Amino acid sequence: MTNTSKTATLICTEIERRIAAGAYSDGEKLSEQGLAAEFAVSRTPLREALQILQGLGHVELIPNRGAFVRRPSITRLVEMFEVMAEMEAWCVRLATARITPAQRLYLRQAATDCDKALAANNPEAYFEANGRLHGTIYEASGNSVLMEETQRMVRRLRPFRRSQLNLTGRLEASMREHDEILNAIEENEPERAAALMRAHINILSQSYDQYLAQIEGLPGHTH
Amino acid sequence: MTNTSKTATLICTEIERRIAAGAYSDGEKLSEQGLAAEFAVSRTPLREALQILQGLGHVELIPNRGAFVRRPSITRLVEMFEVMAEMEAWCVRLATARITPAQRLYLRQAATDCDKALAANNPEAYFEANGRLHGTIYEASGNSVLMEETQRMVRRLRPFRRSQLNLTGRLEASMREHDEILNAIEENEPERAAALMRAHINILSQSYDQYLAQIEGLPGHTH
DNA sequence: TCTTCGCAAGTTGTATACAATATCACCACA
DNA sequence: TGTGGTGATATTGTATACAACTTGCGAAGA
Repeated sequence: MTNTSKTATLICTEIERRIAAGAYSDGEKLSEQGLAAEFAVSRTPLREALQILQGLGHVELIPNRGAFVRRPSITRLVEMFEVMAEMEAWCVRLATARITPAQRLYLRQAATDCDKALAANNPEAYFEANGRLHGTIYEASGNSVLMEETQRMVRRLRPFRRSQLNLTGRLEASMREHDEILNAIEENEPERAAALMRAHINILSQSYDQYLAQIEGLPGHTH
Repeated sequence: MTNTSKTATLICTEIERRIAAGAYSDGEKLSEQGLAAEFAVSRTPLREALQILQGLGHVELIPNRGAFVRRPSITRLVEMFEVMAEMEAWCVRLATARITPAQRLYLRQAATDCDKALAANNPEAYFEANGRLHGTIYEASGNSVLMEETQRMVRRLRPFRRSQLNLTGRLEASMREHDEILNAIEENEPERAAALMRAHINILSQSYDQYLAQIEGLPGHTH
């Protein structure tokens, strides 16, 4: 994904944004010609973007028929969060046993940066540091395949995550959870770390309730 | 993947086969022009195949540079099996609680078909029935996202699975394991079912030792 | 001799033209 | 009235032409 051509990535992100925003109804057909004209590119890079979107599960490509949006239902989004929570829990369970001293430092640094960003009321910096913290845990799991799959899951959910979700309330609680997870890692308690992480992600998913309800109410949504 | 154009899928499968067979060394560059000529197609469908391969993690596409094969090391293949084993275990744990009577019947039917195929010494039929059995478990997990991700993992490992691995010895043991897993499901013991499944996949992975050693010995492999 | 700049060849990225396939309206016919 | 077939139209799939970029060689200069 990070290695894909610039144009296709941009188009892909924009279509993702639209799907998450509810601009398309579930099952709606995406016209190659129409989108190509809209983005002022030829069909070649547009088709590339559609293939990426298929890989992320956001559209379905049917041969000789075209691309059809797959807008996730509430059920499906919950399932995605469920899978991600379990993968993150698994990462941290392994990481607790395998983490290196250097990675321990990275983790604490990332946690500190989260803290600073929160104090500075800088959501962008917070999400960067938050991503770094979680990413370090994936890496510390010592299983690169698990790491990549977890990152892929994060990537899939990205368009559905609200960047501005209640900055004061939830983020502070989230930070305390980070600290507890890091403590569990340092105290070498893999099961506790995993349970805390699972709860951390699941609580996170609940913050999307409002959004989920909104998406469900949009027209054309069937499941 | 199943929804991709015929041509690209064929090319993709052939390149996968070659990577698994060790025809390319790790990091080797794949020439679009060369491969297009070889498969007697234009660069357009060939690039589509390369994008699919990137999605499966078998090549890395670097913008303006080209496609580079990512032949998995022993370590990486073990990691892939580890992830798959855990996902399958997770599926069966959920399936034990959620399976429907109809799915129970499908499972037993698939197990019977495995049995028949083994008796008839028909490996192709065995692998079909085996896939059906595992697929039904994914589906019975009740989490479609988990199901899709697990299937994707199976798909990724496919080119590295030997279709003919000792037909008499291992397959019979594999079948007994199937029966034990199905029993655990019907006796409503999710943890036992999960443990059995994890062992089932991990033992399976050990059958590839010979192959893994072979791949590792090939030239150009670095990690 | 080593470094750096610039040009040329080759490769990838994109646009466009053409071929193959699906869609849909219309008509013949029971 | 309903059903099945047929052709026009539109859309997708593929080939090809062109643009943009990378790479590697070689010359100029320190």
